[in-house]
Amino acid sequence: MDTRYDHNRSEAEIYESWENSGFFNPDNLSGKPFTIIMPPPNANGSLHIGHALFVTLEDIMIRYYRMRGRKALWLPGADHAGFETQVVYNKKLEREGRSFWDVPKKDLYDEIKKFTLENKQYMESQLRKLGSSCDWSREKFTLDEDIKDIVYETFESLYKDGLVYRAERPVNWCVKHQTTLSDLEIKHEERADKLYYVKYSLEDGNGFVEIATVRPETIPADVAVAVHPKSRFKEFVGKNVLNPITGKPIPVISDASVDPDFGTGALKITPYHDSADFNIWVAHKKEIPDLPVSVIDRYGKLTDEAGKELRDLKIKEARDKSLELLGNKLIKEEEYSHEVAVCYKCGSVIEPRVMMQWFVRMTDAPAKGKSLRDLAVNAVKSGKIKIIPARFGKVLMHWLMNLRDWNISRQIVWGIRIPVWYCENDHVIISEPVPEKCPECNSNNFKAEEDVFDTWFSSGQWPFATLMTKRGDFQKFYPTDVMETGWDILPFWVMRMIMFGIYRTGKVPFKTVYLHGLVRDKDRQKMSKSKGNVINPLEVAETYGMDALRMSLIIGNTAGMDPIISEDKIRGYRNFTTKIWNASRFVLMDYTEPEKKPKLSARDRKNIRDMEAAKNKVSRFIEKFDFNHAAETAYHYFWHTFADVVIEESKPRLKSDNERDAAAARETLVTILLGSLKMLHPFMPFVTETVYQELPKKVRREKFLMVEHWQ
RNA sequence: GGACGGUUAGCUCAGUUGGUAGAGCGUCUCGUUUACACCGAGAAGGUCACAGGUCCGAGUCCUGUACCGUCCACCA
Repeated sequence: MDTRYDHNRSEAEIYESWENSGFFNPDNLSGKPFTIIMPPPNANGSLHIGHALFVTLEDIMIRYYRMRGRKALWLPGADHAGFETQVVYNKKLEREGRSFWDVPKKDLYDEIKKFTLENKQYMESQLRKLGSSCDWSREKFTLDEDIKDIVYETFESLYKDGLVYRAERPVNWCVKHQTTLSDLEIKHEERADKLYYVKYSLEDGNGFVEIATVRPETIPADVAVAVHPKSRFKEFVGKNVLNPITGKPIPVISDASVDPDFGTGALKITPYHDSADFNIWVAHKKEIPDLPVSVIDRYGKLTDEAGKELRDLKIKEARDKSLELLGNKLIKEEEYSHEVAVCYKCGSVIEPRVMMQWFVRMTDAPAKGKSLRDLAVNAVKSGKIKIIPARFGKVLMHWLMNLRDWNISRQIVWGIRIPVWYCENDHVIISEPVPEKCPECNSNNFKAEEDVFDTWFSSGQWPFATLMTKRGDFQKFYPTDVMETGWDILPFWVMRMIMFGIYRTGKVPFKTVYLHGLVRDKDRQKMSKSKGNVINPLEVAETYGMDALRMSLIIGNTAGMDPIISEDKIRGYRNFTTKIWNASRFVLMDYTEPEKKPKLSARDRKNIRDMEAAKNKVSRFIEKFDFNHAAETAYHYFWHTFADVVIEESKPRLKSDNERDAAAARETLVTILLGSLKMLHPFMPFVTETVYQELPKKVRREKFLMVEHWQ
């Protein structure tokens, strides 16, 4: 054995031999299946420390259960990550001095595809470096044709069941990215604005209603004024007031959702630029003669409907101009701090717009069966899905109870096109590619739906979609055992996988959800490129070894907690790697295979039992998803029992003239070493496998430690 | 405005049915022996945020308070 362990050389070699062995593929294993579907990383950049964390957690489980004699499947994948990737690519073009909007759509798609596939390949090489013992032969990409076909089927089935519908409704529009976003993709930020108090005079000249607004530029789109039934303006209900900018009469209506204590207790109703207003408008359509109009276009500019004074102005300019137009109808303005919806990516203010979009119905089931929400609620409540840590079960419930219908249409190029065609008579045909003729009117003149799916609509189907693409896999591996992912995507992904999984297959997609946290630096800061505190997992692994990095991500971390990681910590586990190497080297230094099995002393037998006890403890911890204590137990046993005590005590015996006793000592050491390597292998696969390959053939039962039997 | 989490040794964190406080790193002292100084032996260091309560007994359960953090939210 070399005096020093060269992790850089060893890791690459070992991984290659594992991969070539075929044991990553469960078809070459026997036993009861154990399945994890890997959360497919976004193929739009390189892997960060968070990926290293999830890979380590999942690899620990897979390696452990593989050694326990299970048919272990870890199915890897990559996500095209529609909007996310488009944003990344947009920035890349900006850096290159090109404009995203000048590239023709078709070319853009091809460019992003090329970019994504390159990244995907790079990412796969990084996953290998991390030690992922996943089955590459089953790797899936979210844009694979067979995956897309399953996504289309789900969409069609949802449509037939009335769980997907198309409607003109208020949606979140990002002016910068030129697309709608789901409610989950917007954040709320505190902004300092002004609250303007505006006088809406009664048509009959007898008084006025005072209204507070932050958006005077939308006044031309007002269709009514709403007051609380008990407000001081209640006597005006049924009368008309004059729009203070256009002069048009609009009715005063009464609605209980107006807060009598906020502002003036009266609200202007601008249905196309505020979703609350839209709901009030829907409820009071009969009392409101005017149809709503849009006065702000997709670029955030005022439209013709806003009148010639405001037309073509940007929102901010239009705001100033509208104040000018209000003249003495502007009573006062006050400083006002409030929460504004912004795009989670670029931070620009989300413009509520009313658009024709596709929605998934979440909370009721018009046709048959249970709502998507209820499917998920029942699975969680009944315990068919266990969530670790348990408190996230409550968080998930909270999400489920507050669901609204989900807008799945995106006006971006990078994604799976919604497989819908509209014939000239406006019939909807779900098909891909284009149908021959409309089944309802036989027309063969179609207009394609141009929007693509929200990425989460397709990735929400990942567990069953991936397994349905290979014959026999679904029956064998579904439901999967564990879904291991970050708590930050609980509502985006986990919740939807549960709903779609049960909807499509009648079974939960996974039995346990294990949620990890966000990796932070030693000052508890989120890692980001702009803060310069990013730890590149591949770089630190080159310095300290992947085993050290893996240990530092696991130890001192519990489910759902944000792990803290620093270079000091990684260095500490590098020292442990060295310790494993040197202790092993010592044990194997003078090891000679005994001609007959030496008789072990009572003390020897006890030492071996202690090792077995530690190994059993590791098993129990892993099975309880307590990886922290599992790793700590193995670490502590190896260093402070095996190395510090057992090896030290053996030294005089090894030196002594009593050859029988020396042989017993050697035998004990090598037995304990093998057991120790096993219990450390899930956590530190590289160094343990490297040492295993140095063990004498008679001691080894298998070609690889990876497939040694745990016991 | 709601919800959730945290507060334990200088630092980062464990503490699984309530039973006299644990680990790693750091600090200090000593030590070079058949692996390893990326080492060994040993030591110091905590009124478990605060205030009540339940209990024979509370870091652990209950109530409240403070501070820190996170998430959600159509009060214009």
